Amino acid sequence: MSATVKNTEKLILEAARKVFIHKGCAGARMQEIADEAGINKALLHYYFRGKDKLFEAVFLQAASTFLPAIKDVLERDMPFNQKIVLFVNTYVDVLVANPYIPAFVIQELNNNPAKFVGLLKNYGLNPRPMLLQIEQEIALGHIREMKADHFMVNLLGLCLFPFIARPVVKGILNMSEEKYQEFLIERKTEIVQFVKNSITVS
Amino acid sequence: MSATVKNTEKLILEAARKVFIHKGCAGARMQEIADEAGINKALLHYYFRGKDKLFEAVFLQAASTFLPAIKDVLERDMPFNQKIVLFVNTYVDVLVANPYIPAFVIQELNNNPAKFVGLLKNYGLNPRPMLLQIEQEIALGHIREMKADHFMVNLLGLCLFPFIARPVVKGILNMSEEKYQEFLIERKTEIVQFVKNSITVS
DNA sequence: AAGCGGTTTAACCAAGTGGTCAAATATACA
DNA sequence: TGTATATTTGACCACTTGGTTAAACCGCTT
Repeated sequence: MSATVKNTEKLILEAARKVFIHKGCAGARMQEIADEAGINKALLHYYFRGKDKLFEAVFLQAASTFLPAIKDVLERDMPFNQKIVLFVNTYVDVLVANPYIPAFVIQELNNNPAKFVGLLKNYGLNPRPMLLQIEQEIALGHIREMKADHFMVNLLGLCLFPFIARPVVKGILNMSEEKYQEFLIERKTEIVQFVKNSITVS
Repeated sequence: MSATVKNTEKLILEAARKVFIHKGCAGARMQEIADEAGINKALLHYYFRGKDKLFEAVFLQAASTFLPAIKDVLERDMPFNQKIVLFVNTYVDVLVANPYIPAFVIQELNNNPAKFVGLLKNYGLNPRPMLLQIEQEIALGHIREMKADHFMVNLLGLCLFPFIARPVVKGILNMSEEKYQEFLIERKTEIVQFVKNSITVS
């Protein structure tokens, strides 16, 4: 209200995101989204054509906030050591800044696996360059012998898991929200260390 | 029908599980569950009191198939090297045998974080013993210096991630269902190798 | 065959759902 | 100012939802 010009469309997207995240698409109610945005329900249909379209809009907006950074990292040509650092830092930073994304994606993934994978491929996201680089490094003897695809999945799992399973990990380790935030930041160096130790040839 | 005595209750649970898994609790329809089980909708209310209760029954049944094994591993007193192997093998084996669990848990996690964490703690699942063991091993100089909780999360992430994000990983790596199954089995040795390399003191 | 408990069914219901629409209001422009 | 255009609203609707209920069905004992 105050300083920001009231942009109804963005208002709706934000409200919809909030509701969709912890209710899911099926669990969310158009009325609840409208209430959250402080507007009339019919406006949702005025700006977006309906629930499905609104969900898709929210989802695409979410995707567009993290895909570019991810794509960039996967394709960037740089020394492997530095690339790992960049990879880890990018993933963790993006997710710390947008903590709602993982739950959102995983949710969509259950209901519509093919769609999301299609989106990724369609966007041009492709792990080939990095997989090749890993194999090269192995061939050159720079890093330990290992299967490239497993290494890739390891890296992803180390970065993403604490975000996906945030509530469990936080709960099990008995951490406050602030503590967990710190923990996630810490992980950047911790993961890099862990991975580097693991791949260094002895 | 044929050999098995028709046990309606189990029939319902199985049908409900199928539907709940890829529709979520909110997205699932009682009618669809009834159809899937080949029975009348009212029977669902006869055996279970309603949708919520039915979902809870399915969820608890799922939990009871993996919690015992996990709890056992966390508490088992054995040499650290062997424990890592057991840890990884247990998690991966349980999930290969029950591939529907991760999606189910993650789904429930979004809608009701506190409940699941409560269930875990209430069940007596507690990472303390293993965390302590890790710290001891470090103190004894058996493994590299590192933060125990990060190590724990690393281990979990390496094991669980490819199951949670199954469709993405499978899609991105362009694997068939059978190939991915093999990939998951492979991971048992791959993860153990990865972790051991990482923690071994140089 | 009659009676009885547990099981299964079809028909039904109230509440809530996404979606529509004409009217009201704000906004820009002449 | 007046008027056309875009935005916003309340009231409404057709339909689906989870849930209920009375009656039918089954397998049993007497």
